[in-house]
This record gives sequence, structure tokens and C-alpha cells, in this order.
Amino acid sequence: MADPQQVLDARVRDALGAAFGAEYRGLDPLIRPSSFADLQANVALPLGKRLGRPPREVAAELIGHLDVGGICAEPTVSGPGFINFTLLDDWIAGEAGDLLADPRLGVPLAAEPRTVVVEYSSPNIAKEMHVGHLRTTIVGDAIARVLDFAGHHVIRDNHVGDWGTPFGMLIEHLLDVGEESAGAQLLRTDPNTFYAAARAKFDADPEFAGRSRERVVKLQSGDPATMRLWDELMELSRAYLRGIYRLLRVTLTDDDIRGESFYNDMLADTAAELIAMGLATDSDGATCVFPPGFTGRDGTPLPVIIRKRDGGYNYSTTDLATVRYRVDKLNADRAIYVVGSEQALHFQMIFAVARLAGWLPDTASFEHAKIGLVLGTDGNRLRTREGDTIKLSDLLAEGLGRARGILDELETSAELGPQTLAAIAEDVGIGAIKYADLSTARDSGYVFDWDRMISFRGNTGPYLQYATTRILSIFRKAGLAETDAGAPIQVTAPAERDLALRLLGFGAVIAQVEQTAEPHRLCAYLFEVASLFTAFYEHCPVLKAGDEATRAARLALCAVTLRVLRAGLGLLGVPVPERM
RNA sequence: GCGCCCGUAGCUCAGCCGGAUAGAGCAGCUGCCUUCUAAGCAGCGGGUCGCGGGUUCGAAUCCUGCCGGGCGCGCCA
Repeated sequence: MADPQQVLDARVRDALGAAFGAEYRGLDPLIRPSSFADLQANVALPLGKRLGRPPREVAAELIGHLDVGGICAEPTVSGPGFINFTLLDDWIAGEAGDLLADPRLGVPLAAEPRTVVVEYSSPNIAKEMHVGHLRTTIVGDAIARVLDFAGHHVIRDNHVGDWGTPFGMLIEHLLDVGEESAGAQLLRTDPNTFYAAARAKFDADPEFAGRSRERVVKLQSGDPATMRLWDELMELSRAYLRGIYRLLRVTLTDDDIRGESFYNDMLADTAAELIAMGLATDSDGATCVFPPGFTGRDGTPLPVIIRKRDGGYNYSTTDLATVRYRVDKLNADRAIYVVGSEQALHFQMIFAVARLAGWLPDTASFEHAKIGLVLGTDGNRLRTREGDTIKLSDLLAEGLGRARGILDELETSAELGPQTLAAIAEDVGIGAIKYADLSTARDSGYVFDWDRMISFRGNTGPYLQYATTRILSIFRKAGLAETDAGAPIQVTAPAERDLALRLLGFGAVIAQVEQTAEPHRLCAYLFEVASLFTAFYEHCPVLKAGDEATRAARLALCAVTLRVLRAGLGLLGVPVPERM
């Protein structure tokens, strides 16, 4: 409970109760950061209104009942009735010291852990991931890591596209080129080329197209020979994904893959139950549910098609079966779908139907964590088909190349071996790309600008990495491990105070990300911490401090900062090199 | 037509569970390396928060109507 906002919240609530009666204890004290002090309480203004008394008078009375001894100086009333709090330097120092001793850095374990399914990444098998998949993968992984750390039971769920009509084509093509051929190996290394070849043949060769259609039927009827080939296709694709995820430091494994095919044998039942409940009706030969409140172009009800006219099922049915599975079998009481925002309406309707059917209880929170479009510098969407999409492999290679180029120009790199340098370049390049994706609000579309993404300045991954390596460098020079720094922290210089105070907010930020599934808030926080640290670094000599106590205190402050930055970057999945 | 999202400094974006003078990075300008990595620090300039109403003691933030842009909307996923 180091977060000053929470500490003061509790104190002011006590004072509200004491001053105005128990029923006022539940009032939100409205503690906010202040530009006139450290924090301010705004509660006196609405309360004055409610009591019919001048807000300044209410504020004064509140202060009279307020016990903040040892935490801050005597609160003051200013303006129309704001209560300003200035925290005591000693309190800040003490709390920061407690943080150093706290393995969880002020982040409480969830009192009531929830089972949370995080669906993310979800690429299509046999297609190379592009920047759009990159974003859902990176953001989803950060969300999963944060929820994990907060103490929830997280189930990572990679809902890959591994089923449907294209697979007839892909399997036939795999047969044609031969399972052990170089052509088949493209699935591991360059799946787009494999897919494109199959597609081209499908479009040009009627005989192949016919075979492909027959293959789809065999696939969906579970023909053993076809299933074996499908498994082979999947294994090659898993190998591709393993490589990408390893390079990206994404925590997804083969075990997290639960693709569309997984729900195949639940589809008929799902549709049948909807019909039996009277929710689904026949419409133009298709079986549809019309959830209330959704209308289309002409004010006509919008359907969720659960069975096509030809009797086949589509992705709506799969998504409904998925909801049921997550609730019934996984016991999920929260599910976060990290999926493109263009599917917003689809998920609204799926969740609405699932609620209607009683499959999604009110106690379960199923959320669509919308991911905005990735745009080109021309403001248009980056598209796969137009040929102007940046291939993921090219993107990552360029990231590493640029990182390496910058490292090579630095003097400090000269003393490092080539392997070390390559490893650092990878950390920096991958970190830059991931951080760029994480640091803007996930639901806003963002312009993919290579120079900005790879930029090593400002609110970027490398800037944060750099801050951590500077701290590590201090410890190296001192011949100490950061765990050796345990002296009482002192807060005397302004830069020390600003830094220490901000470090106390780590728990609050994690709580916020946990709640909103918005990792960019953590990025913003870490950038503040890193900025405050570099200011401290410039203004407050550590190893060359005037006296031994100051030196030890500053080393301890460095250690807390290091731990917060490392933990935060770890939760974002951004690697942290030892030196840069 | 309906749904979701967006419109904040020259550019890219935060802030939006209402609070006192709207923040950051980049770009521009000025300083700072005999002292722990200058991938840095200190500072300056730069904004009708798309427009109009409404609610409120108080609106970038909430409601509403426009304007402009993006995405989606019946048998692809």
C-alpha cells in the first residue's frame, strides 16, 4: 500500500466519516495529482454543494478531522476548496525503502483470483503474420503477463485459423509438392509463398480446384488420410510460429494453440440448441439468430448466421461454441479477446446471443480488447493483397539491422564481442518494435512509420533499456550487485524526491492495466520513471556522492528504480540487455 | 441508415471514472561532455482541445446535434 493516492484516499474517507457522519465515509475523496502540491482532494466542492455550505468551510472542517501525521505536512485549503497535500520527504523515503524490500514492488496479489482467458495472436495457418498480427500478439502477450503477475489464473489462447475452405487447397498443394520437399519446408520459413503458390494453382487449374473442394469435404468428415496431412500442415506451421514467437519473446507455446478446428465437433450441437431454444429461425434458407437491438441498413434486424444455406457452419457458430467452452470447460470468469477493432460488431452480437442463450452468465465478463488498424504513412490501411504489406520477417530483420547500425557507432561497443553485440542488437531492435506497438492506445489506429518505430529517442523501448543499463553500469563500477543496496533511502534533492515518489505508483499502474487491459498506461508510467531517473542521474552523483550515507542511499534508490523498470519491461515483454 | 472508433502544438500521440495555468516525443532554437554510458540533461518558442448547444460551482473529459475521417454491417474469417 505504498501508493500515496490510495493511502490518502483511506485517510480522507475516515475524516469524512468523522466530520460529517458514517454515511459520508463511502464518498469518493477525489484524490488527484496536483500541480500545486503532490496531491489534492477535490471532495469538498461537491460536498459543499450537497451540504449547502461553502466548500472552503467544508474543506477546513475536513482537515480538522484528518489524521495524516507522518505522511504529509499540514494540508492546506486553496482556490474554491481544494485540499492540497504535500508529502513528507521522510515518508516518501521510507515507502521507497519498503518497496526495495518488497519482492512484488507494491503490487498486491489478487484477493480473489479470476480465471481469465486471453485470446490473442490468432494468425492464419499457412500465411505469414503481418504487422496486424504483430500488434495483437504483442499487446495480448503484455496483457496476459500483467494479469499473471497480478495473481490471476491466465489461460493463453491462440485461436488460430486452421480450418475451413482454404485448407482443402493447402492440403492438395502439400500433396503435390511432397511432404518432405523444399516446397513443403516453405511453411516453416516463408508460408506466404506456399500459400500463394496454392492459391495461384487453385485459380488457374480447374482440375486442382476440383480436387481441393473434394478435399475440404474429406477434411470436414474426418477422413483419416486427410487428417494426417492436415496434422502435417499444422506441424510445419507450428514450427514457423515457434520461431516467430521465440524471436519476439512472446510467451505463447504449442500448448496455447486452440484453433478453430478444436471447436468443430461442437458446432452442430451449438446450432441445435439455439434452434431448440427457439432463438434461431430460418431466414432465406440459412439458420439465424436475431439478437434484439441490432439493425442493419434498412432498419431490418441483423442476423447472426449460425448455419449457412448449404448446411455448413461459419465463424459465428465457432465463436459461440468457443464462448461455451470457455465458460463451461475452462471456468473462465473473464475473457479478453485481443482482436482487430473491425470485428467490434461481430463480438457484440456473439456476446449478445450467448447471453440470450444463457451460455454467458452475468458473472462472467467477456470483453473485446479492440486493436486499431495499422496504417501506412499515406493514411491507408496496410493490406496483404496489394503487395504493400511489410512482411514480418523483413520488419524484424530491419529492426535488428538498424539497432546493430547504431550500436556499431558507439565507442562502448568496441569492447564487446561480436556475439554480445548481436544479442544486444536483437534485444534493442525487438524491444523498439514491441514498445512502439505497446505505447500507443491499443484501440486507436496507428501510422506505421518505420523511422519512428525504430527511433531510439523519446518514449521508446531503447530509451527505457538505456536507463536500466545506466543503473547496471553504476553497480558494475561500484563492484556491487543491486541486491547489495539496502541502505535507508534519503530524499533531499528534488530529483531524488520526484523519482522516489513516482516509484511508489507502480502498484497503481499495474492495477489499472489489469482492469482496462491497456498496456500503454504501463509504458507511459515507465517512461516517466526513466525520465525522472535520467534527471536524477544527471543531477545527483551516486558513486561520487559527498558522503557515505548519501552514496548508499542513492545506490538503494537506483536499485528500486532498476527493479521497477525491469519488472515493468518484463511485463511488457520488452527484453532488457545488461549493457548497451 | 445502423454500430464501433477517431478529430488535442507544424508532425506522431498521451490525458478523457469532470477539477485550479491541457502534457510528452519528434521537428525548430539556446546552453551542457577533464566527473557514474551525451542513445542523455537543462531551457525557449509553439494549442480557438473539429464546430454549436446542454448538464455542472467547474467540461479536452459527460449528454446532444452537426461537420470531417476510418472500419464494419446476411451466408469469407
